Amino acid sequence: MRPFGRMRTLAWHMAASTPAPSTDHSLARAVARRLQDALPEGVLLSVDELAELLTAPPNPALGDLAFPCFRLAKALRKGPPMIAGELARRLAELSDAAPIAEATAAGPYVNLRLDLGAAAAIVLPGSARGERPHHAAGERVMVEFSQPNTHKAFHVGHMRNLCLGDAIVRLLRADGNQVIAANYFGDVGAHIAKCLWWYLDRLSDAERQPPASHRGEWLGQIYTRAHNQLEEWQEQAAAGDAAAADLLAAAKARTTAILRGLEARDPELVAIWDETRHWSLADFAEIYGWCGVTFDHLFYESEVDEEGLRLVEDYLQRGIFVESQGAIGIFNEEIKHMPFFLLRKQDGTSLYSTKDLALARLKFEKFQIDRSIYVVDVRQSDHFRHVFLTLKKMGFGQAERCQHVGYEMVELPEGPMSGRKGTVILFRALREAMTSHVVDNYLAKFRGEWSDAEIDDTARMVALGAIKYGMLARDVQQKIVFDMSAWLDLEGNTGPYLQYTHARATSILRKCAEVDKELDPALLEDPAAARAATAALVEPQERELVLLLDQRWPVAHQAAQSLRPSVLCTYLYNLAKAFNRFNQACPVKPSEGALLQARLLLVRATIGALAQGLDLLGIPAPDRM
RNA sequence: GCGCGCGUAGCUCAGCUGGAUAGAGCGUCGGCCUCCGGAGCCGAAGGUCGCAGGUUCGAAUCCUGCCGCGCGCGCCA
Repeated sequence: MRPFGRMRTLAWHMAASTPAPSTDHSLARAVARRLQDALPEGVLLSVDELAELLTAPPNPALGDLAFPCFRLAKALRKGPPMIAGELARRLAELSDAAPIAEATAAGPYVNLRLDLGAAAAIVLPGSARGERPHHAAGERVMVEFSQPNTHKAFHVGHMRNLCLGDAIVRLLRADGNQVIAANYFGDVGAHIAKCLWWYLDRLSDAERQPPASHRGEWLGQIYTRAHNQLEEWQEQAAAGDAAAADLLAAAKARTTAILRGLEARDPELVAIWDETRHWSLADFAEIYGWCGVTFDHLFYESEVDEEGLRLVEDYLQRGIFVESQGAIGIFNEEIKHMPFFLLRKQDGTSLYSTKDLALARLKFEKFQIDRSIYVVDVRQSDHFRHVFLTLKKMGFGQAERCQHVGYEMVELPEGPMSGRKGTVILFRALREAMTSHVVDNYLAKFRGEWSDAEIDDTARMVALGAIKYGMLARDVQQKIVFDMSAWLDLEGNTGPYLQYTHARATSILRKCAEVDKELDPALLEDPAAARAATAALVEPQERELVLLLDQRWPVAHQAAQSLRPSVLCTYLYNLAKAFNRFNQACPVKPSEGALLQARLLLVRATIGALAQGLDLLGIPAPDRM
């Protein structure tokens, strides 16, 4: 259940038997070790527990780290302020307190001032090397995301799911898990029948010719027209329009016939279905490529459809499922407000739920996963509660480790996107607007200096950064209001701000190299060399940056554990801000000697942390932009 | 009606496994390029953390009730 805790205990034992604090890359743990040395008798807290208790004081003037003593109060039967006073005293008496320079009790807290040089030597080399934490073998986990329907267009709403799912995959991998990124295409169902009805019956031969590119999108338009027409007839019929009622009835008969034809494997219909379906899949593949998202496995609804029905029949025989009003389902009384979970329609055909059972079994048995994550919008919370409960009653123990990541919707300032009102913003429109905006406003000045290919590639990276960060920075519980003009504003808390900071930092190293000021590689490998150089760091901006850099992996771990990429977004934004403050206050290139080396190391460490952090979000980090 | 979620600065949001003086972006106003890239930096103004109780040494954070908004609620996906 908590593999990470086990890993960290292990790491602690190893570190404890190897007295080399300068090679320990976590500042918090280096400090925690000193705290443990100074702790009064009778307190049983591990280095890791102590490290986790450390927080930042509200005001940097108070100290670099703060240790709250509330947790010790019960064990010691004393008030936190008294404990803080004692602890501060004992820390001052330690023969070697490094990297702690000063400990002062302030009410229930012990505020710790660190030796900046010592702290920097602990934190920076690992970050500059791009080091990743070691992990014990993690779990085998599948993350299912994206799941677009074929025959429909891919719009900005789909983007949130894609960005979230991809980031979760990356975070879980970095956290030591073996992750299978899975997609699940909706290539069967009523929407297909509606689309094919219009395509086959309502288009002239000339109109039926698909365009050379974006055929999936073209198909999506056909679907929308069909859908809207049916809705219109429905309303007119409800209002008493007999002609509309006839048209509606005829259309419904036709879509039902198409559906039945497909189920019966009518060769002609299947051929059309397969051809059109591939138009959509090709569009999706192109989008995933542009976004830098890859999948390890692709599922299709069409492959679990029949199996789902077999499962329903099987579990009906076993008495797990029941018949109700001619349909089949299961009563999950745990969900009081809607206990019945429908699994097979009266007409004997399958539903979304039917297929989810078969899909889950496939995941469990063929892919042998320990844990299963579904990234699907929050409206389907009840559905997944039912799915997981049902799987458990079917005897799948893995149901305990199934998890729905429900995220809120992407809406427009005017309200939800509506295909009917024609207010859907296609992903391609966003991508193109963003890309040309980036070129026109920021990259045009490099025309001639940079190759056209580099400009195009950079524009893609920045546009992608803006879109992905916009989708990820907001908590999953919050709705995203998509306003194109606001999204095109790339200043402030945005993806391009992070990318820009990375590019600026990289540029500093480039400019320094031009005047033969380069980082001595020994600083990355030799703790003593690093320590000698970092002693030159004294500025508050340098201090802030070092302290923040120490947080990179704990934050990534927290984001992974809570399946919330937004946590990492917030951290990276604060890191970038700290770097820009440093950059404003502390010139690197004009520096000399130890200070130059220490600042080069600090810049390299920031580049490492930003590049890795952005990578965990699936955002590229250009070297210049 | 029942269920889930949201409500923090003019707007959009962090902070929510309880802890020190509630933070940021945008917008407004005012500053900063002799210096490594102004997609940047600094400053100012701006808040009864929806309301009312409760738990606690301590509540934006936990509990209860209410108000407002959104979403979901058997034969769609």
